[in-house]
Amino acid sequence: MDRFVSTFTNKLDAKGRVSIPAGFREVLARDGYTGAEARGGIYCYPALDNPALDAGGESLARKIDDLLKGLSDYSDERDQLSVALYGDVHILKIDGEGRIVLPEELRLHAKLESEVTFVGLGQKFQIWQPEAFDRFRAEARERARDHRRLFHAGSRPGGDEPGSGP
Amino acid sequence: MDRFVSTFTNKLDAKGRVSIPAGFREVLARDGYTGAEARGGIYCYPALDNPALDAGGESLARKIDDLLKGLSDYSDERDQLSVALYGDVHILKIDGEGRIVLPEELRLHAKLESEVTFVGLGQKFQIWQPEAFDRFRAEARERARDHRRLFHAGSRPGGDEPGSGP
DNA sequence: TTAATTTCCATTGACACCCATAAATTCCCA
DNA sequence: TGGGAATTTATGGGTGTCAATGGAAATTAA
Repeated sequence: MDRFVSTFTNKLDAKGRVSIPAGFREVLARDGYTGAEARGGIYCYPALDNPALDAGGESLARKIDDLLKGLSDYSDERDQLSVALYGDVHILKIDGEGRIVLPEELRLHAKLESEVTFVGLGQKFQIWQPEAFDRFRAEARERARDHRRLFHAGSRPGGDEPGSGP
Repeated sequence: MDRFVSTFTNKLDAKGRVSIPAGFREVLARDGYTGAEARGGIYCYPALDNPALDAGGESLARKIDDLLKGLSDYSDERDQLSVALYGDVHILKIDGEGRIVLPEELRLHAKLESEVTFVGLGQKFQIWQPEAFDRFRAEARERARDHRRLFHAGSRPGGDEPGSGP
């Protein structure tokens, strides 16, 4: 496996710890390389548009670097963007049992309580409060359905095929 | 870790001392490097555009040099920039407990009182008065949102994957 | 001496690390 | 192919260590 897929829901204990799904750990070990999750740790920060957290390994960090490379040094604009991109990042270390500790700032942003769901998005993954994610997913499906309808409209006047689409 | 990331808020005591976040010290040790944080010290100077302090290790100093090299010798612009960038630089030594002393000139520029927040910007970090930083960060997030919209506009009509981020 | 640093020590509280348990999955061999 | 044995995951809890902080002692400056 080389990308984050599927969703898993795990418990958040009293210390703010939560197990990272085993499959995700594998991807991280490969990505953040140095053979292990030991080195860099996980990059995790509040998602800009949702009550969720974005997370990933080294490749995600490099992506942020690339974004900033385009801006001239010592510009106010660069400082601002750096604050938004780097300033909110937390480096989460994975303990011996494959868990991370979610700092309060991150827990608050995503309104995390006793359970959290991990959502694989390919190159990165997200962490949601379970019910919030259910709502988000339902909404996303709605939109995907509408989308498909638009695509098929005109080609097949009779409507949709039975079952489901892409 | 090889870049300054995240934000931390520490106390400034009566003697003007403040602990540098452990993670930042690691980066400095690696960067500055002469093996340890002992020799070079930290480069710290008032930020040009904000009531904050810019700080970093050897690589930051070299970056300033490179910037000045680009300008022709004996130009007025070079002199002015040299003064602006070098003139207010303080070299701060890290004591046995990982703390620095912030000189009055720097404290005044950033209006620092009992607490200061360290914010990582990749190759350097900044020191802010906490409330001032909160305001700056809110602004920075706004801008980042706009920025991202510009990047993604046109690339994928349907929008991004769920969530957000770089 | 007095004032202002810098170095040293002491406390505390968070967190990284260790061990233990239970459930689930994979493996293996009859 | 089925049933158990051996791993692996997920989770809970205890504990030692280190970072952050406050203050005293020692050094230097004025």
